Amino acid sequence: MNIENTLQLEISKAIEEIYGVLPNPNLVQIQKTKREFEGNFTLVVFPLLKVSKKKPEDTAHEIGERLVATSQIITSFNVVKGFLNLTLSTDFWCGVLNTISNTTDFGYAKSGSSGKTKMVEFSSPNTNKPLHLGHIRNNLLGFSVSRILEANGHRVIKVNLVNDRGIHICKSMLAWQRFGNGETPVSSGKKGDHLVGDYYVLFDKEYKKQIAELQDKGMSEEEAKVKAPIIIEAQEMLRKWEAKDSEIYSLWQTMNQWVYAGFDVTYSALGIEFDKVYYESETYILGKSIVNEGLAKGVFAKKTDGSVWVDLKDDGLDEKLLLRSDGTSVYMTQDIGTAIQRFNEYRLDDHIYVVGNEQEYHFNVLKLVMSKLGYEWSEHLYHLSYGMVQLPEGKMKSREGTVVDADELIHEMISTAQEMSEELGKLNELSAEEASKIVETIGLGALKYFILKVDPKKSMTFNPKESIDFNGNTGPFVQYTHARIQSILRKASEVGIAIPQSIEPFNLGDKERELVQLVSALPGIIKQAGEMLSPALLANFAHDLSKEYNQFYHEFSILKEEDEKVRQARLLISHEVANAIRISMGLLGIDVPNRM
RNA sequence: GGCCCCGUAGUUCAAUGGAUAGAAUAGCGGUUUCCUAAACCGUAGAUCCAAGUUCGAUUCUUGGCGGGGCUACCA
Repeated sequence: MNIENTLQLEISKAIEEIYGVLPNPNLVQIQKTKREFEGNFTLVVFPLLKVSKKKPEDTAHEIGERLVATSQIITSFNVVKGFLNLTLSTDFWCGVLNTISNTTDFGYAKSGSSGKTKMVEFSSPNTNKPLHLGHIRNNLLGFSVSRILEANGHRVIKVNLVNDRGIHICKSMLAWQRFGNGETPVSSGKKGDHLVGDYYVLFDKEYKKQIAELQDKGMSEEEAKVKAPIIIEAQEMLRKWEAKDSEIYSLWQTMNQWVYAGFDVTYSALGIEFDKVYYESETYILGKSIVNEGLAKGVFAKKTDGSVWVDLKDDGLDEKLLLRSDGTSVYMTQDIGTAIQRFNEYRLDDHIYVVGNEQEYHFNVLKLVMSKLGYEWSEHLYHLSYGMVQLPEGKMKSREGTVVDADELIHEMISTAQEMSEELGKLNELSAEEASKIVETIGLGALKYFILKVDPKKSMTFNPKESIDFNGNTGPFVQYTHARIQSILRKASEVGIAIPQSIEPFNLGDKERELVQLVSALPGIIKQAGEMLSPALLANFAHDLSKEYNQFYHEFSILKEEDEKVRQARLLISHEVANAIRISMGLLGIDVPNRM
């Protein structure tokens, strides 16, 4: 059941009857009627003037009159300029409400019904430092998009490709060897990823110091950066690692384990999980054989020093390195290899990479290379390119310590939720366990909503000084609306009023109809969010619906309504609004409490 | 320099080419003998500039101006 489609058909039919031409469907533009006009849906008639060959107002009137005469569901219309506003019967809206109420998993496509398998790669952290706000955006987006795709009937595989090797990890390892005195997460009480991150910062400090010293001795900055003893040592360590030197290898394993334990805590706090975790140390070899394939096909070219390149100048890009002159692989080599492996192994229909927009170039190249190699699925590689999270002063930089740490932020959000709840006296009747669960839900809800309500492709600003709001267009606002409805439903059952499964047709009020109409739009929103890979649409939906419900709540009584028919309808509407809130927030990875 | 993205109230965000550009927050003024005031109501406030396409442009095109990113034998 899709109301817009039904209307589209009826309108097209009416137009054919009046003007003798069946209009192209994209000329029949239906939208929700704006608040200030009377009606439920609006037909924009301008595009139809070619067919009617009449003035906008006349066309609108003709179509409106025909619709009212022939349609079962359209009861009246009005015309404002070129806009035909249609009002649907309250019986129809009651029917919509009943259908929603009796649909299991309302809004969801049947699980697996699309027959498509989509892989979503996200998170992809480095193991040399803890997660920060940028990672939070990545994780929340990846997780939410995965859920949305599942709700659209796709099979989704969530994967994390951990960058567990490379010079940056060696930097942390080296600093730990030199300055660590055997410190461990247990001995220091620090979370493993933070411990390792601290040594990464230490390395950088020492590195900078050595550069400065060399410059004092008259060396240029460029040269000093290359010749500082500590960086040379780090590079030596990487060579040893690649040669599987046992001491280095086991240190690497130990420190990575610390980091993973730390990441697990953060992921679990965010409510995020993966179906599969890949490690670069295991995948970085992949793709090398493809290079030979590309050379044979003449897609790639070898330079005299032995390095392999692909020339993309004809495609508006540059030359890109695929294999170093010493035969070792680079980032691109690996992504080529893993893509092929994954498409083969899982028979993917789509592969979505949730990666910041700073890597747009990389993914353009990847797609082009795959296409040149003749993989027809190259069109099905998507880069969900999201904007950076910026601070008021600009970009976050780990090495300079200007990052907003993920764990700290999560902790802060929860403790703010705690303070506010106490201040408002919300937790008085609850057990400590219940209270802490609710406080956590609210704190995380505020954080997740704050991030996800913004269009992914836009960069966003986070001001640490102005803490994330709990009032207004926020997660807690939506959560509160849900809790409020649950409270009513609880009270109803306490006094023995059952929530009806369906209602008898009656004359719905404007606010009631509006709520039904909003809820009925949810399946379409889920579909659109899936197509656009945009959780923000669901956040907006949840907010609009909550706003509308709160107005309704203030204006009308529900339990105290004396007309039983009306009371039943309002209860059912409330129930379905709560349900729609729970579903839309759930797709954002946000829980909604039953009381707060 | 080249390429890509972005510019909307003081601030943070909305608006498949459609009506009088929506919210939130901050500001000002209100609402609690009544189902949760983390709520509700009122008030004031914005499309960077200039051309073009269109019945109609925040949206599309071009040119400016401003911000960010990429342009590594790093990942």
